[in-house]
Amino acid sequence: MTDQCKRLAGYLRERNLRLTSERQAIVDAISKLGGHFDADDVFVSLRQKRKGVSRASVYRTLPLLEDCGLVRRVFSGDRHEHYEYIRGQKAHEHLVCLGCGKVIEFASPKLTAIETETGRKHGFEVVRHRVVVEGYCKECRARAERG
Amino acid sequence: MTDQCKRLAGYLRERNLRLTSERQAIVDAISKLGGHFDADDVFVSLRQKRKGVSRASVYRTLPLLEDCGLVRRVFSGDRHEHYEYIRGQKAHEHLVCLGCGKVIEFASPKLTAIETETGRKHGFEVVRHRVVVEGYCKECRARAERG
DNA sequence: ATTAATGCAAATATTTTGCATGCTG
DNA sequence: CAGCATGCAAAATATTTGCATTAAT
Repeated sequence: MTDQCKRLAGYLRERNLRLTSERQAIVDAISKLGGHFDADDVFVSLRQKRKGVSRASVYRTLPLLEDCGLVRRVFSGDRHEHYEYIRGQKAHEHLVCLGCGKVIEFASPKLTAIETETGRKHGFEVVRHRVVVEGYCKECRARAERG
Repeated sequence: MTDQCKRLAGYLRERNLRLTSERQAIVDAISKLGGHFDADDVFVSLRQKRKGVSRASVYRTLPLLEDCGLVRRVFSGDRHEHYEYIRGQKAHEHLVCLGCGKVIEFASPKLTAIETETGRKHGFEVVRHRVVVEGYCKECRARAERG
């Protein structure tokens, strides 16, 4: 069993929930999808396997994975939810180009520190944060200037 | 004409778009709604007036208002878009309680500086940023501990 | 055995779009 | 008076839910 599935298994056991083959398949699919994905990406990538998983189960599972820290929800600049797989990497945020949609990740130790501190100041126990910086990338600005 | 409508008017004129009574009504409604709202709030608040505005027009107008800086999209973790009216106040971010949904705003001059600088580093012209810090508020944590 | 989880399909919810008509500039 | 914007209703998109059935513990 992969490490990710073990993590999910532990989470489920604590809550008397069940580690089904579907949930494991979803975790595996997500770890293969890598970076960013949405519910439909997961559904599609599983559909081609011998045993697909229904959309309903994908939607029902993602919140569990978020809860146990295997994925996190990222920017909703779009009209639907996006997630990203967490490989235990450092916290990072997203720079999104309003022109071409390109996404650049950047590390942000300072940001994290400020947010945690701010949370504490207001009596919050901070669980996570989401940051999106929107703007125009070099290429798009150049294109705009050329007309 | 209100200041907000003037702002919209200028934006529209530059682009050869038209300042309709519907667009003005939407701006006025939003400035009355104040803080946070979604498309439906705008639609409902206008429906009770002599001259309502269709949902389609509300949806078509909100992006314009975002573009000209009268509102900004905030994320709420919810499944639909939320906006907030901008009264020319300083940039501020949101602390959202995962337990009760409460939203607390906090100012963040340092955050803003870091983000602008980061954008520049990557060749981005930063237009705006959105930050949500999620966690559990004092009350919700107390409630959880009591059982 | 118990009861959580699944698949399916229908239901919701939200936003977008085509088209005929109205109104702004 | 050209053509952008509107309202309407239908379509598209995204997600949730009821229920009978399957399967994990």
